[in-house]
Amino acid sequence: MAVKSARRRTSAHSNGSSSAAGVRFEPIQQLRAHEYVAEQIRRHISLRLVKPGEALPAERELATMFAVGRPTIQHALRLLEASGLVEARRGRAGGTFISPQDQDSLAVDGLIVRVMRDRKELEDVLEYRRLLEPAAARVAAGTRRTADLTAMRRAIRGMAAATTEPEYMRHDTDFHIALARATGNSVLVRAIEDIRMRLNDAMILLPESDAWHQRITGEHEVLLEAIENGDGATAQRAMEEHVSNSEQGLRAVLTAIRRRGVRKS
Amino acid sequence: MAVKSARRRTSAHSNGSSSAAGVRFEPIQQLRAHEYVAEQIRRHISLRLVKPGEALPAERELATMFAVGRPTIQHALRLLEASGLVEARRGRAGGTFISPQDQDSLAVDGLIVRVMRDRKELEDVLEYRRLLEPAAARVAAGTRRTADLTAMRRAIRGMAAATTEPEYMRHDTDFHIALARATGNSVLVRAIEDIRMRLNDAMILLPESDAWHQRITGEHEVLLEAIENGDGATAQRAMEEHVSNSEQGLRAVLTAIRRRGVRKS
DNA sequence: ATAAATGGGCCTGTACGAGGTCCATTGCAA
DNA sequence: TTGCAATGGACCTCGTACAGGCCCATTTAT
Repeated sequence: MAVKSARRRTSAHSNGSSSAAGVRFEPIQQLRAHEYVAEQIRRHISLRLVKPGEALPAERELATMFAVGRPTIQHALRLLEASGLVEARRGRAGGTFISPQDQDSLAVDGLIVRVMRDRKELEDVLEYRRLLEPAAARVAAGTRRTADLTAMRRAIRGMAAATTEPEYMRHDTDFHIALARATGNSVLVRAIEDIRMRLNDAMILLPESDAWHQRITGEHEVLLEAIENGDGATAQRAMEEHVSNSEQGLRAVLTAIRRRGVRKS
Repeated sequence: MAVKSARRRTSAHSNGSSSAAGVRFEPIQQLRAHEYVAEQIRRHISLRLVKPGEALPAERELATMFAVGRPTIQHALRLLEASGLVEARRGRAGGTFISPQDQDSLAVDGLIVRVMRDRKELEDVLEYRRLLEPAAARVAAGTRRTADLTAMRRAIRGMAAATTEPEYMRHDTDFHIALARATGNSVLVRAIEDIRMRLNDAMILLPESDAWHQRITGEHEVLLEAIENGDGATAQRAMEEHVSNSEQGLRAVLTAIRRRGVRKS
């Protein structure tokens, strides 16, 4: 009874400081296995590493990948299902499918609210990105391996072949993550993944435009070429340009939203 | 067994490659409660937040602070006792006392093991820092407010007045965080806080040296001046220099460790 | 001496989660 | 059509970790 809740809450010290040293320790806070699993999967979904409509690996397989029991996976999936993120289908061709992302107008208004609420943080992330990603591109030019170039090329091809906006975004993200991986620096990879995640909401609001897409794809190609050539300086400059452009796009979205306010559908 | 959930250390790579989607997940790994507690206490001892000869809070008190049961605390303390880090004394004035002697060979040996285990991550963090902090310094030069300058100045004074190594380190950290705050960018602040935390273990291993301290303090002063003058380029260069220097120190520690290996005392 | 505070054990109930089994469902192949 | 295979869904059981008691042994202050 109440054992569990006591375990998770980060509550109340009520320190008496009776002991010799003024030593302070924080209550430990353990994520349960299914919470951790749910968090990981949620992250993959929000990064579009699994497309809406696609299925996650089978439960038994996930259990193996995470090295946990199947009930744990099921519990995690039930959490995601409750949030409407995934749907389970049984049968031979069954699986746990990513829900078609609430791309509909209803959800977009929710997005706008969220983006506006996090406006300051978004600005901060953009600045952080402006500082970090060009530098990472420079590093990548010196450390990339063939597999990295392949992954980046595949992402570019994916963007060119993309027919839907989320699909395009997913490959865009893939490109940046592949670039990050090319640095061989896992801390950078996590940082850039994090940036993409936080930018995700706002990027969905970007207007679709073939001209825009072609521009971005072109910039990616320049980046890829510089990195392939091991030309760090060019790669850095190209990334500065690229980041600056997409930042302008996002900023335009922000001011547009601001001007018109949040409308009900 | 003993798998619960992971909070630390998600090492990024290692493929699984199996299911329909190219989705990859990493096995989760969970610290047991007593391991976590032991780690925390060990850290406090390493940081000299409890000095040798002093006693830790009573077991029952620790149990309250960590929000765990007493057996867990006892288990953790038994681990530390086995490492010779602490000694337990019973009786009215009893307690768990920090072993007086060579913290430099016991606690530090534990540290060395940890630092070596996380060597790759440490290298990655250093690179990340090299990319990020100079850029942050440049930004700070353009955004700093008087309060930020005051905080940085106070940190420098604290370093000059520090009599113990951990105290010095604490003010060093304070300086970098104050600088990060001066950017007005909360994402940058979190990132730099994170860097300091991850570098902490390794920094403890830096040899104490007045010359070293004076050099660092001097570099901080140059940084402060450039930022006060709003001279971003100089601030960036100064930070590059500063980061590069401390990186050299850390690298020297790493190679020194590597050469001599981990010795028993 | 007595009392108080400490670490050292021990016992018990409980929650979590691994691993297995047995379904119900569904689509693919024979 | 008729299996059959692969899936999610539900359960059961066992082992482990751990909280929260309790009592004991030890030491010192009163």
